[in-house]
Amino acid sequence: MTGIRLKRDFFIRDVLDVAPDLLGKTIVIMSVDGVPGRYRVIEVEAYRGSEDKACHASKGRTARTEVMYMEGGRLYVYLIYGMYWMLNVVAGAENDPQAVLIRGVENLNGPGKLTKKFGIDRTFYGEDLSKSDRIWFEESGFTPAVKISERIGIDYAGDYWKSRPWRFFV
DNA sequence: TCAGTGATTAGG
DNA sequence: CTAATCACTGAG
Repeated sequence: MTGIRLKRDFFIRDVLDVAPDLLGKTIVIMSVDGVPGRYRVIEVEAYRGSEDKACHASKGRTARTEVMYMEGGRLYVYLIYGMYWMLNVVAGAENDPQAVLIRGVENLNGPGKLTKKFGIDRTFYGEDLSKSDRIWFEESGFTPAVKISERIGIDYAGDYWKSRPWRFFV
């Protein structure tokens, strides 16, 4: 079941709109032998701008966060704990650093586990989702009920930012 | 509860 | 250059 690729405009909106809208969408990833894998997104988190203490861009513009300052529709990929690649989608307008962390897809929960399964690594940093031939998102025709909670794993960000209801899941 | 593992960042 | 930190995971 294939769908229409999400266009750049989908991602050039506030991350608090993009993140929940990604739930139920299909992520398509090419394997090394050219066979596309298709997975339904079921869990995401929003990281919103330089004021958000949990957002990597809160410490300012660095080499790592550079892609978040670009127009929405690209991937922000980074390594955490020396072992796990995190897959994020840049959202929002240029110079407004926002991103959506993909935390889970159907039958595969955990942001580190899905990137291992997908083969995501540093070479995906900055990948353009509107043009890439190895990863993109598609419409699915499925609109799930959205559940909401606080974000996970950001104790360092302080009570206010830790308590923002910016985790969205099915 | 806690160690693994290495890129990234701030600071000297 | 050093040292601290980390949007996680799996073992015990």
